[in-house]
Amino acid sequence: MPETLPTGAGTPAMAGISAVERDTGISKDKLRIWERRYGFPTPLRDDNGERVYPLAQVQRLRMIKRLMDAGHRPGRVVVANVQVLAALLAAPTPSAAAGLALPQVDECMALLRDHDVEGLQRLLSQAVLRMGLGPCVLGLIAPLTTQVGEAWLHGELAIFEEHIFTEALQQVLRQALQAVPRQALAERPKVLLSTLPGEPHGLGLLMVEAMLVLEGCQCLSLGVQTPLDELPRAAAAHGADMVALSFSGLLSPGVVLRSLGELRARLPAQTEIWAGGSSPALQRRGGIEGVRCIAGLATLASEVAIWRASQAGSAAQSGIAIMAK
Amino acid sequence: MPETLPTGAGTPAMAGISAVERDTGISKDKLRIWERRYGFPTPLRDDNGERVYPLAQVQRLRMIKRLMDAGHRPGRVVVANVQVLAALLAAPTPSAAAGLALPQVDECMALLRDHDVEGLQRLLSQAVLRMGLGPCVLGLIAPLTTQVGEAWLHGELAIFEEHIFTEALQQVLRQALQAVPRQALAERPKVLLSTLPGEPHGLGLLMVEAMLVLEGCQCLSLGVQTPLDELPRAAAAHGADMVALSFSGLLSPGVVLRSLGELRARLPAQTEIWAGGSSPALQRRGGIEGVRCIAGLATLASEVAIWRASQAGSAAQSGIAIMAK
DNA sequence: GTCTTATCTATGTCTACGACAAAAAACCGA
DNA sequence: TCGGTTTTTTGTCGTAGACATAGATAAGAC
Repeated sequence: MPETLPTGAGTPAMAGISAVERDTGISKDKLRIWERRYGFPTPLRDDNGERVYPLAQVQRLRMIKRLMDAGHRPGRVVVANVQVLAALLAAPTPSAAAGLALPQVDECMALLRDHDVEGLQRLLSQAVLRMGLGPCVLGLIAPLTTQVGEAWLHGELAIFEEHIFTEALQQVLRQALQAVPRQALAERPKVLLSTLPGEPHGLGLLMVEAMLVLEGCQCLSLGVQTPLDELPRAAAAHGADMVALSFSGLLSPGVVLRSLGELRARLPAQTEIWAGGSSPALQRRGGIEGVRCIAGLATLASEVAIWRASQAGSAAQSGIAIMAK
Repeated sequence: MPETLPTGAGTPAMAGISAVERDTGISKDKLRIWERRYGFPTPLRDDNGERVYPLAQVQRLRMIKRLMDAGHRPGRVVVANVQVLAALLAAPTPSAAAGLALPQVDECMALLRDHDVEGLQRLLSQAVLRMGLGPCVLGLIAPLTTQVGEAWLHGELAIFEEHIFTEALQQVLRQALQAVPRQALAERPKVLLSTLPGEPHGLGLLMVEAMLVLEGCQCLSLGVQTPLDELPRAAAAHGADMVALSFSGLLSPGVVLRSLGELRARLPAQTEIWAGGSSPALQRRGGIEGVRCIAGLATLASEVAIWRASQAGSAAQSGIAIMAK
């Protein structure tokens, strides 16, 4: 089971199915079934009869993966040749047209492309200080993150450049977050933040944390990919009023809905579930039973206000005296 | 293909094979082959003939996974019953005996167990300031991280508690890192930091970064799980002198060796590869061809010195005049 | 006694393809 | 234009055998 076959000198020209799965994010099952159904990929075979993928096919698979993440269907893109794929990737993203971005967004993109990490961090830090954390997250950081994601989708940005961006932004956000004065220690709601297993994207979490902390919420982030059955235990241990989850669209909608349903079943009824992010699963009409889908970062403040109002009401009902005004 | 079957009220009592894979980290293939070879697990079947695992078996599988991560072999632990597994898990870890830990380590563990996140962060921050970053990493943070890992192994710490620890420590380390004055901007070596795909543990990376920055190195962290073929590109783009990788033992030794070999083949010869961490793959006698295995955080300083000395030599050879003394 | 090498068993991954359920698209009547 | 039904698409799960590699044991050399 040779992962890759070094061709004597330089870089390996072929890759085994495991390596392809690792590099493209397409499961072995899918690679095999596409081969059977669509006639692509067409790997060679090594001495053991195992699949060996030429590098060109791996690159084509990577393009296919990107297009599928962007919403294209396998039947169309798997059979398409490289020219068609390139054309599709170059096509503008609908959301890219929307919104006249701040000039700083483009400035950050330029710095990122030039590999000027220090400059990028400095610019972001300055923006936080100048605009204030909330407006900066809403007006600069969130659009910038979206644009980075799209640039990656179009192949304009390498994965490592996206990683560098993530690191830089994380550094800036964490620093800003720490600088926010925590006024009342006991202020509600207490929010548990995380993502579900399979969702490695943590920037959304930090942005949400920033917005919530600005509203005076107590936040506790579990980081990324907390197992489903740990969330109820964590919520109980810390007396959380809600569990906030971020979804990037990497998880398939089916998994998202199932997981949220399962979590809802395991969590006590008075603990709310807030779900946000770009996953199409959240935009389902009618919403999701027992889950509050947050439309965007900007709506977080009002959602918190709504929650507080409802708590004041139910607390009064349950006999606890609270001066609502 | 129902992931889990809610039993009307409360928590689901059964889980599908996908959910078990997600919750235990044991691949579907392994679950099936263990069933055939060892007679465990023994899932029921739903209407479609698909495996449905009782919760008790999932818990037992989790114990098995922990023991296997600790080095036990499947043939022994898969057939063992719950009592035996519990006894094995309770058994002391060899490395736990070694070393008289600082009292602060136990103090931190106590805070973590009490869910006092703020206290933990405060204690860690104070330790950094009092001891200095380097000694604090070597004397407190690294041992503490090890101990947290062991406590998790023994089931004394829930996963979410480990996540909270990771977040808290990350916050402290990043803050400390930012506070280190960067003297000479152009000081060599320039180090690219990351982990390989499948290695989600990023704390080691931060500790390494701390030690290297203290030595005056330029560090650029790509975060966790950078695809293999991105590293050469990133190294070229940033003119890195070395790529430093951290391994936690989660990746199987075979994968580690293969990946390092592949990376070595793709990277120019003058770019060094430094590998560190607790993975057994790195302790192989004879070392790994073209990879420098770092024995521990404490040795990083001298390794950097060695590199600088060698560079001074080779630079002199290549005609660049450098005053070595 | 310790180190190295060979053999053997234990273990995981690969192969193939059929079956079927869930999701998405297409269609259709209101 | 909407909601519901049908059809197509697509992914996952099932089976079981083959085989390569890792780790353990045994045999040999120093």
